[in-house]
Amino acid sequence: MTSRPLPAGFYARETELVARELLGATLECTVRGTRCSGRIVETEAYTGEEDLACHAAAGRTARTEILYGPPGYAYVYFIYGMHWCVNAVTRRAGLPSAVLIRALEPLDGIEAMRRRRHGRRDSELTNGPGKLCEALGITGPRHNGVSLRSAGLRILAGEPVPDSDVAVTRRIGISKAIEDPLRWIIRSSAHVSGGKGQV
DNA sequence: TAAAGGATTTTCT
DNA sequence: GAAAATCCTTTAC
Repeated sequence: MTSRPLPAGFYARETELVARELLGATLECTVRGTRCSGRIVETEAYTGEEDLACHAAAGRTARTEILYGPPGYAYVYFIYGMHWCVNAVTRRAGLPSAVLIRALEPLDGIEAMRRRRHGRRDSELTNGPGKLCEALGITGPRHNGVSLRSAGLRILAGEPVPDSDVAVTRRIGISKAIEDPLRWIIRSSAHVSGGKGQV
């Protein structure tokens, strides 16, 4: 299947819609000549300053600057002292929002993914936001603020995923400090991952 | 199979 | 100084 990077305009829409339509697209990362890719099967929308679970709830800081930038760029952040997570920035500059890529189905470069993931089972290569970054070699120093249409990190158009293959889940309780932390997680029902949401 | 706790560092209060 | 958009191992049932 020939596919092209999604156009910048794809990301310049409501975050929830972008999260839904990223399902089925291909995330592709090339590091030092090694290309790895996977089909996006789980995403999560972070909708702006009013979304208390979104990093932008803290306002405009050095860390969140990318979120305030134009759509179609990668926001890669470090969490829990050891994991990277990758987002696609959405809407327009000045409206800080993004879609977290939560899980992939490995497509190309599986051998490299196995090496980076230290021989874990294939089903555990990319079934989590931190895991997929490790498998594909995505890190903040390399990829934060990079255009998702660049050579190193791209998101390619894929076959649309029908509603019948998608589950929307609400996740509760990211933090005790958040009063009403409702999150929408959209995932392909064909993919069984470790998520804890309720359908 | 589920629940609990540790790892480890950046970020903001 | 505490919490964090997580992952992994250990322990319990």
